[in-house]
Amino acid sequence: MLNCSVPLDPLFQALADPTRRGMVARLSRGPASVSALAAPFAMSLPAVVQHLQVLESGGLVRSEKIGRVRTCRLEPTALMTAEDWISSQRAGWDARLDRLDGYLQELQAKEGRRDR
Amino acid sequence: MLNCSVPLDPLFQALADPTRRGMVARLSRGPASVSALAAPFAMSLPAVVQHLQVLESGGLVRSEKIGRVRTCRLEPTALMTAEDWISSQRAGWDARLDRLDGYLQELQAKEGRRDR
DNA sequence: CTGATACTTAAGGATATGCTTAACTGTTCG
DNA sequence: CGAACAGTTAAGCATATCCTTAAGTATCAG
Repeated sequence: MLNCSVPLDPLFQALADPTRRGMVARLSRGPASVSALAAPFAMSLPAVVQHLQVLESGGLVRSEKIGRVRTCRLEPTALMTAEDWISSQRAGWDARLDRLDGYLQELQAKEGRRDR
Repeated sequence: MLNCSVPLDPLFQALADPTRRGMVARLSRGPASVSALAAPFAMSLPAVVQHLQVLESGGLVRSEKIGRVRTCRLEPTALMTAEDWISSQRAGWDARLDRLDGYLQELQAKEGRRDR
C-alpha cells in the first residue's frame, strides 16, 4: 500500500462538520471567493475563515489570494485519499464475506451428500 | 439523492481518529471482543470503550453482549454512506472538468480554423 | 484622498474530546 | 464459595473545537 500523502486524521476531521461539507459541495462545482463561500451560512466571516483553515489543513482545499480576494478551489486528491481508505476497508470486509460464503457452500455440499 | 440513514457528522467524526480507524480495520477482518480490540493499543480499557461508543454512534459498529463478553462487528452500510457522499462530490468535480475540457477543445478548434 | 470592500488578527468563552484512575457489576471456573 | 475475568460507571483534567465581537490591514473605485 502506498503511504498517504495526506494524513487521514485532519482529512476526516475536516469532513465531520456540515458547514465544511457544504463548502466542499460548493467548491466541487467550481472555485469561489471566501465571501461567496460564506454567503449560504448564518455565521460570521471569521468563523467561515476558520472552517476554511480546517479544510486546508485537511488538504481538501487550496487557496490563493489575488488583490484583495482569496479564491478557494477543491483538491480532489484528498477526497480520493479518503475514498481509497474507506474502500480498502470494505474490500477486506467483502473478502471475509466471500470466505464465509465459500465455507457455507462447503458445509451445504457435505449436508447434501449426507442427505442422499 | 436518497436521504442518508446515517448522519454524516458522527460518521466522519468517528473516522477522524487513528485508534478508531485501527479498530475499524481490525473489525473489517471479522468480529472481535472489546479486549481483543483493545489489545493493540497502549490505552486503558475505559478509553477503548469510549472510542467504541463513538464508533457505534457513528453507525460504524454494532455490538452485542453475551455472557460477560461483548462482541463487536462492523456495519458496512455506514462505510458505504461515507463513500457515497465522497464519490458524489468527486462526481460533481469530474463533471465540471468535463465541461472545461469541452470548452478548451472548442477554443482549440477555433484556433485551428484561424491558423489555417 | 476617501470610502467601501474583502478579508485578517486577536481575544475570549461555551462545549466537546480523549484520556486518566478508582471503584463497581456481572460471569465463569476450580 | 471465592478468585479471576470482561466489561462498566463515575469523576476529573488537559486540550481542542466552534463560535463570537472588536479592531485591524490591504486593495480597489470614484
